[in-house]
Amino acid sequence: MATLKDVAKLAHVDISTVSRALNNTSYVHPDTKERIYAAAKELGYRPNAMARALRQGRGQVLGVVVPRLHMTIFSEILQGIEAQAQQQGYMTTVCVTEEDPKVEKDRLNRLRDGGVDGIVIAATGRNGRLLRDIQASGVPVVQLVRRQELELSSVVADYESSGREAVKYLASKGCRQIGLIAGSQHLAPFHGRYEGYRKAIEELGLEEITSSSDRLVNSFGYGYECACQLLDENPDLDAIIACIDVQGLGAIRAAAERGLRIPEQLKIMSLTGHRVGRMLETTMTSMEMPAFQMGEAAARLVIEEIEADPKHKPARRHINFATNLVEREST
Amino acid sequence: MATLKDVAKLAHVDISTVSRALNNTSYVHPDTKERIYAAAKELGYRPNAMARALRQGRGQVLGVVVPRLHMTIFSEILQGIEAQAQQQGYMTTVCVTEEDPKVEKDRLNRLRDGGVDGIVIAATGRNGRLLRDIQASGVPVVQLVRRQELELSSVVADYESSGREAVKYLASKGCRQIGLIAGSQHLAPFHGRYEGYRKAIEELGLEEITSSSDRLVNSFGYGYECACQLLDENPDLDAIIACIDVQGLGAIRAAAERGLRIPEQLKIMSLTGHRVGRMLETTMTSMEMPAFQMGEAAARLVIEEIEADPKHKPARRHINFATNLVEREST
DNA sequence: CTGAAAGCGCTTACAG
DNA sequence: CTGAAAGCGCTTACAG
Repeated sequence: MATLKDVAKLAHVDISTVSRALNNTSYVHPDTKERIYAAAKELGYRPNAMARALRQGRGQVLGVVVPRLHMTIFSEILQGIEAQAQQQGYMTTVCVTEEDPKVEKDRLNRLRDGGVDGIVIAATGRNGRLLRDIQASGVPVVQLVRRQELELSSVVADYESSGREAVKYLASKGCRQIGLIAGSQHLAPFHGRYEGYRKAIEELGLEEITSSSDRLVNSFGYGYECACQLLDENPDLDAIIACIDVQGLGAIRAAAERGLRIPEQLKIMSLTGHRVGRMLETTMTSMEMPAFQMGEAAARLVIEEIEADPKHKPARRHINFATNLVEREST
Repeated sequence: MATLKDVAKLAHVDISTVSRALNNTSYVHPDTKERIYAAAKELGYRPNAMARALRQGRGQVLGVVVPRLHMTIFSEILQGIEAQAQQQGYMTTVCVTEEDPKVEKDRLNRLRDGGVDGIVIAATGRNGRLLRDIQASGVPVVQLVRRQELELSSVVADYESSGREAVKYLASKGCRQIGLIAGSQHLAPFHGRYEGYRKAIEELGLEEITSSSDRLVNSFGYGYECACQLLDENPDLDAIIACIDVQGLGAIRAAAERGLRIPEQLKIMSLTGHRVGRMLETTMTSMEMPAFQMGEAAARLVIEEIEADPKHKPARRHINFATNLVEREST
C-alpha cells in the first residue's frame, strides 16, 4: 500500500503538504494540489485509518452490544444503527452477550481497549458501574431499548403505555381473563410493560394473570413455556399478551397444539412488533415498534456526543418512541 | 488513560521492558516483572489497541458483509462469526448492503481502508474483481453462503443436494406438481438449488414449475408473491419448495389466504431451515442448515489465513456443510 | 536481563 | 504557501 511518503516523493513535496492537500485542511497552491492529486491517484493511495486513528485519538468506530441477534428486534435495530453510522462515516462493531453479564463485561472492556469512540448497548442490567465508568472516561454510552441506568442517555419505546393500551384494547374486544407473559422484571422494558398491564387490569377490575420462565427471555421457548403455563392453569383464559414477537410465536404455537381457535377462543398479541407479525399464517396483532428508526436515533445520539465540543458536552438525553397498535387476525 | 510510559516511570524501568513484561515476549527478571505488574495494576493500565495495531500492521478485526440481517439466516451466522472471532481475540465489524452492489463496493473499500485483517462476505456477486483485488492485496476474503468466485475460499451448504432431496421427499409423499420459488439465478445458492430441483424433477418425469420475483430475494414478500403466482397459475399444485425460510413463511401465508389446508391440500417446505420453521402455528418441514456453525467455520478460516506464515499462505479452501431434512407438520 | 532508538503512517502546531 | 519536527502509544531488532 502506498503511503503519504510515497505520494510526497512522487509529487516532490513534503508529506505535510500532501496531508493538507488531501484533507483540504488548509490552503495549498492549486498547481501543487493538482500534482499531489495526480500522484495519489497514480499510486492508488488510500489513507491508513489506523494511523489516523492513533494520531487523532478517534477511530470512527461505534461499538454495539446486544443480548442476541437472531430472531430478535436487535437485528433490525442493528441495521438502523449501521445505516446511520455509515452515513456519518463510522464503522459498526458488534458484540453478542447471550444475556450473560460476564460476557457483557468482557466485551465492554475489549471495546474500550479497542478504541471505539462510542457504545450503544442493550444491557443485561448487571454492569451499570462499568458503563458509568466508560462514560466517565470519555467514551459516550447510549442505552438501547433497555433504560437500566438513569444517568446514561437512552433510546427506548413507551413500554408502560404499550402494556396499558393492549389490555384496554383486549378488554374492548370482550376479554376478561387476560394473561401476560411477563419477562424478566429487572429489565426496564419488561418491568414497564408489566406496570402498564397491572394498572390497566386494576382500573378495569380484572384479575392479574402472569407467568414467567427461566429461559432466555428473547426466545420462542420463553413464550411457549409461559403460554403453556397460562393455558394449563387458567382454563377460561381468553387472551394472552406477549412482550415480544418471538414470545408471541411461542404462544400461538402453544395454542395451536391445544387446538384452540385464534382469535375466536383465544386472542394473542405482542407488545413489540417488528414486522414478523404480519407474515404469519394467522397474522398477529401487535404494538409495532419503529426498530430501524430507533437504531438510527441511537447512532445519531452517540455520534453527537462523540463529536461534541469537549468543553460543553451535551447533557444526557432520552428519546422515547411511541408504539402503534396494528390490528391483525390474532385478536 | 495510563500509557506504557506512565507504567515505566512508576516501575522505574524503560517502556520496552514494560512491554516485554506485559506481553510475556521475552525473559524479564521476576522482581522487575512484579514491580511492573504492580505499577500497571495501580494505574489501571490498558494497552492501546490502535497503537498496537498500527505498529503490528494488524488490528484484530474481522469485517463481515451481508445483504441483510433482520429475519434472515445471516443474523444467526453473524452470531457464529462473532462468537468464534471473540474466542480468537478478534472484533467483528458488520456492514449491510441491502443487496446493492454499489453499497457493497463502498463498504468493502471502507473496510479495507479501515484496516480490517480479513473479510467474510455474502456477496451480491457483482464485485468479484474488487474482492480478488482485496485478497491479492493481502487481506484474506472468505465467501459465506454464496460461492460466487471460485478463486476465493468459501463456506457454503450443499444447495444442489438440498434441492434434489426435497423433490424426492415430496414425490415420495405423493406430490406430482411441485413448484419452486426460485430466487435470483445469478446467486450461487439459488442456482444450485434450482439445479438440484431440475434434475430430480427430470429423473422423476415430472414437470418443472418455477416462479421468481423482482423483490429483495431474502424477504417474506418474495416468497409471498411467488407463491401467489404459482398457486394462481397451477390450480392442481400440490407442493411448494421455498429456497429460504422467510420465503416459506410467505408461501404459508399465501396458502392460508386461499383457504388451502396444509399439508392435506398443499405441502410446503424450505431448503434453508434456521430454527424458524419449528416455531410456527403449522411447523415447517425444512432442510436445516447449520447456520451458527457455518459462521464459526468462516471466522476460523479467515483467521487461519490472516495468521498464516506469509511465506506459505494456505491455498484457498472450500467448506461444504450438509443440510439435514427435518420433517414437520407442513408436509 | 534491560535500555536506547527506530519506526508504524499519519496530523498539526510552529516557523519562515 | 510549504517544510521540518514532534508526537500519537506501541513493538522490536540491536547493543551491551
